[in-house]
Amino acid sequence: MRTLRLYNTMSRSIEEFVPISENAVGIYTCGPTVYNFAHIGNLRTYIGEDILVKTLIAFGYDVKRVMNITDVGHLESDADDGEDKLLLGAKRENKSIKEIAEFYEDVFFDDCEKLGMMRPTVVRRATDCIEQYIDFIKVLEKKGYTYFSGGNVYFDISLFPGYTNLSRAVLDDQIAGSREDVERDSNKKNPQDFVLWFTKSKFENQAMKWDSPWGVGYPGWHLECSVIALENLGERLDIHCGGVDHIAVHHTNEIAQTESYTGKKWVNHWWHAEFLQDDKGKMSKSAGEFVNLDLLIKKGYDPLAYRYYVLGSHYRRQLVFSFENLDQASAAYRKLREKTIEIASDKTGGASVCTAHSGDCVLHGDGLSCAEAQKYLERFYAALADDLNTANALTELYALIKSDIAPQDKVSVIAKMDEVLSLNLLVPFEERSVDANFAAEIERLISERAEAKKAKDYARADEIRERIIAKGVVIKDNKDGTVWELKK
RNA sequence: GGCGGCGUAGCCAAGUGGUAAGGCACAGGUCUGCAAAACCUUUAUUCACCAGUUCAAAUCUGGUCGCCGCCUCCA
Repeated sequence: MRTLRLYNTMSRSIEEFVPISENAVGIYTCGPTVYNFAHIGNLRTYIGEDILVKTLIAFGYDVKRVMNITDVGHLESDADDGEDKLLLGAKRENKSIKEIAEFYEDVFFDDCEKLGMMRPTVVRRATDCIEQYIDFIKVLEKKGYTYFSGGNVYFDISLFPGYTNLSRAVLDDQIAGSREDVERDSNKKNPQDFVLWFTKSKFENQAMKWDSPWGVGYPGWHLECSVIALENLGERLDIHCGGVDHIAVHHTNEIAQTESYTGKKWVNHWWHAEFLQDDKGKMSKSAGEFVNLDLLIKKGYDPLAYRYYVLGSHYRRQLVFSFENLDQASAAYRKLREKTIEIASDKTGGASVCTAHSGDCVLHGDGLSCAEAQKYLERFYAALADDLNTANALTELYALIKSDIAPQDKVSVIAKMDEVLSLNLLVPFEERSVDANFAAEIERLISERAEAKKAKDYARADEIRERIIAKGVVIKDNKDGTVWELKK
């Protein structure tokens, strides 16, 4: 079992990760709100979480990851007074809320799959757990943490010591400097108190409502994560993941209500991913225009090129997205994968054992015959063990590729690395189907060009080459002749 | 107003006390009739700026400037 060193937002420092029980790891990750496409910034966070999970698996842990799907109750717009996002989505597209939620949930997991992500062990929809929320609130009510005001059930944060432990916020200063356009809820005892159950809200067109001991209404949105985590992972949690935006409010409130409920410490490790920026600042859905995976695909990008782009930097650093940067990453990814595929198909270097390091090269761990190759894998894992430093992990991959290790050992190591990277490094690029007539035409032009070259009629040869290139074909003159393929 | 992060070559980016990884792009070379592709080589006396600590600083301390996030639904 290898040891992972991981940044913990609670302590603001890198800590050695120690699971609560032996080698089983429970991870909770805040899932998407399914009212629209996930933009690529959302997806960045999930790619980071995917690396976390796969690193733990590679290190020998048994990981159970739980994710919620928010299909109710989030407000639209910056001003906290808009409509339910799902309702808005439904109106926009003339669909029922259920249809909208299911559609975008499917799209979300489809995106995740295209980006090489592993599906969480458990996925729960928020609306499937209403009974559990009500039971949860009842317990908090019984313990005296709640109050009823203006038709809503609130959690009283003044009764929970350490409310600001995660955010390290200074509450008095927040009040003094809070923005003027943020509407105050006069029902609250403390400005940070949050709603557990709504029967009345600023807008009356909340579409989904359920009966409860406090009246017909709907749950506060922090509940789902606490309840779903408790239900599936027990009262103590190894790692809780999410975006940095959740530190100050959502996760802070989750801690307050969950620990009040259980009476014990809940999460050992808080993991937060930084935001993807564009040149104007944070990418956001509410701003209207946003880049989603579908758009990238339509523009001809390989989703895995985006994954490579994300892996090139650290999950705790803001990353600025631009198409120029993505082009760069795309070129790098393509070159990398072409190289690894070539190594995998290398017949010429295919000695059955490594000949480069004969003294050391007996069978080692992971089925490798080369001790040198093993070292590259160890350094790769060491980079990941250092707070998931994927950029340095990629550097080890490049170092391995450039080394003099025999191809079959390189391939073994690349395969192990790709179990975490998930860049399809050993999967050949999909051949685009070529029309037989088109292929015959290209072949004919190539042989015509060969003849022209043979006759030293270079003007004609170059003219034919131009015609071939104009058809979107790339030709490569090798010593065995000319090969061609469609331009990628 | 409070809390937090960042500023390293043309671009992306690693590096948190020991003398600047890696990738992309560019340039030169090999190959080629010329190219393309591929391969090889080169590319930061310097880490926003100014002081300070130290034998030694991109890394620590103080200050200045600039950019970004959170405090409000959000990954």
